[in-house]
Amino acid sequence: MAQNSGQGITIYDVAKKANVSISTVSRVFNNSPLVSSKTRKKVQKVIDEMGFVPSSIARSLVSASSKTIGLIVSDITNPFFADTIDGIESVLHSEGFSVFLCDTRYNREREANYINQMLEKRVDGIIIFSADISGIELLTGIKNELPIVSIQSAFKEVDCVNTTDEEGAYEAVDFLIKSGHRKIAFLVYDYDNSTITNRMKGYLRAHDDEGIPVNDDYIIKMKFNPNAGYYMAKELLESHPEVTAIFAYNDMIAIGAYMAIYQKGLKIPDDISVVGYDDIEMASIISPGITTVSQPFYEMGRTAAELLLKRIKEEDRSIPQTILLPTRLTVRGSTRTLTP
Amino acid sequence: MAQNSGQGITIYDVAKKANVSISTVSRVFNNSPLVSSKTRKKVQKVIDEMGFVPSSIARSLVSASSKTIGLIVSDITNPFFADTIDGIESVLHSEGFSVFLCDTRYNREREANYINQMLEKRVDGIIIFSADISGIELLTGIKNELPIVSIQSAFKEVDCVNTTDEEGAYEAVDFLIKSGHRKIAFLVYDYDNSTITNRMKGYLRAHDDEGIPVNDDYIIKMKFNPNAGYYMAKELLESHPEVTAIFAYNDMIAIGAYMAIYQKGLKIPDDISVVGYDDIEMASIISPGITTVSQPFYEMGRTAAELLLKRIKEEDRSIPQTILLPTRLTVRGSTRTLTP
DNA sequence: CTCTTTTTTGAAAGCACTTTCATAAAAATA
DNA sequence: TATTTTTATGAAAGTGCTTTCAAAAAAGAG
Repeated sequence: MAQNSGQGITIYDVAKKANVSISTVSRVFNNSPLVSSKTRKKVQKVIDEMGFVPSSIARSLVSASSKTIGLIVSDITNPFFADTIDGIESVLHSEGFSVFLCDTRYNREREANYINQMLEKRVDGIIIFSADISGIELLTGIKNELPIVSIQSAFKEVDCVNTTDEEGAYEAVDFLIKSGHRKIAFLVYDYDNSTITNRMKGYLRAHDDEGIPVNDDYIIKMKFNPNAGYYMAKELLESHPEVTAIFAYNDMIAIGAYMAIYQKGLKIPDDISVVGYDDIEMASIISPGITTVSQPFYEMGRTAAELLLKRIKEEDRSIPQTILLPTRLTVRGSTRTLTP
Repeated sequence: MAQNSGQGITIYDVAKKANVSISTVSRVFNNSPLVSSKTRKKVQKVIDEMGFVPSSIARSLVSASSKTIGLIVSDITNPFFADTIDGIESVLHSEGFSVFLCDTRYNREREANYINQMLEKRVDGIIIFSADISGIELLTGIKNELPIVSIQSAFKEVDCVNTTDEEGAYEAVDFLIKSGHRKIAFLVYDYDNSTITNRMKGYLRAHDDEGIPVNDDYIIKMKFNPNAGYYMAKELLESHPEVTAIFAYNDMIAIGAYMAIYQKGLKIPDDISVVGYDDIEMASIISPGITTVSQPFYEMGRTAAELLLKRIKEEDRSIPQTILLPTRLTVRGSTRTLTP
């Protein structure tokens, strides 16, 4: 028989051809030890010949587990997203789970709709990445029924995997201060979430600890857009050319700042130092490499998936926990020591 | 009763509570006209009260259709990907289909694994976006069983949705030539697929038609990496400073070129003109805006989804067709007319 | 107020599997 | 060789729904 997609071929067809019962066929592709090796070989041969692929739909129905988890993100094209999903999948896959991926594009209607789809698909759990409040609100109603893990947002209602945002920002700004910088700008999205709040705290505390006053004019905010960094840096360079260093909320902003700085004819780090956050791939590729706070994206994914799996398997519904993963300052060519 | 996730509640529970048969419950949430409005109201009330969500698993099993299509992409973080998936979903969603999204990250093992998952999940069809050969090879074996549509790659075995790559490149380069440019570089990935081949053809033919000899040194190739544009432009500016215009294979490369040009202290378009391809969001945001070949990404998604749905519904297994979508040159600030 | 016709409802079979429980076959023991 | 124990196999029930078909209820016709 020619190999085909296996669509339409059932366990009955295989059983009939192999001259065994469907129970035996089921046991074969489930690797049950309750089959003699002789029978196993015979059945496997028929399975291969017919190109039989067991229907996960039927399997899910009887096992009452879809072996699928839902993954909700607000923007798939986020550069670090891929690493995190890699981490999530590496864990899930080894346990035979697959991922139903949903990109809400910051759209509430889509989000609600996706969550409904997940419910219908009977996902075994949900991971939400960089959720804003609405996501959690929507999910809160179903919380006690379905394990949920949130990455990079602090909600006490569900398990969270976060990084040490305040410390990361503190370390970055402290590094600049210790390098002699005193006029340090902070370029950040004009948005309200725990990540932004925490990095802001780090920026302020670093100044505080070193006894350096913060100039509010150096904190530039702009609503999220893909080139916000460019605009914020442009504004800053025009209004406050005395600034010697920029701390960007993330690497995308830092890259935007590069553009503005170069366009103005200035050099990095000679004229101005730049520090980013995230350590996306581009940060090491670009020239000069961005000094940045490295986040363990892959690890975040792994940790979230492991946490979720634990909840799913152990039916553990105890109080939500938060896991904090450390960041690390990676120094590259975009910063220099200021000798007065 | 408190609202909950609906997990665990079955059609039987609803039927019992509403004092009707399960057939009636089924009819209610399937919007069948075979229910009196009185009964419908009564049942719907119970459904809402109990928070019942019908299991798509059970529904798929009996309807022999998962109402799901698989979407295979090689890199989720591709900026234009989001628009295309938007287009795909806009069509699919209105027909009640959902999308099982797979990012192969250019990894064959993952790809094979995902395809197997799709087979198990009994997807009703597959859309592959920017596939390389291996994808098609893997799918060819199952082709006659499962509708497949490929976006942005030419394969005669399956339905394709492509854009006029050669014409797009031709138009872009012709525009530069007509603007007085003679020394036009082409920055492109060192990779072999139909898109690259076609844009190269357009670049060459534009020169040909205008009687301008092509200088092979102006064609810079580099293996794919996120900042290839920067490196290629840097190399070009050093070895061939006489070049007056750059035609970039895509906008990401163009943006990389911007960086190299700025870093060198040159101005766009005063010292050098830049043309991109794709018209990603960043192209209009960046300064100066990139003159680029706009691709109808949303339309590509819509078209592919419609084609697939047609195949699925009509059981139409006639010979594969290719749909060509037009591109359009969008002129922005990155190019200027050269007056000799 | 009957008898048809139409509308609404429910019983039951089926979808492709897993799993339990009973039984048959094989192996081990007496 | 007979008996017990172990291992391998199959029959059947169950998973949550859809859909067909028959029956009951309602509506319309005479």
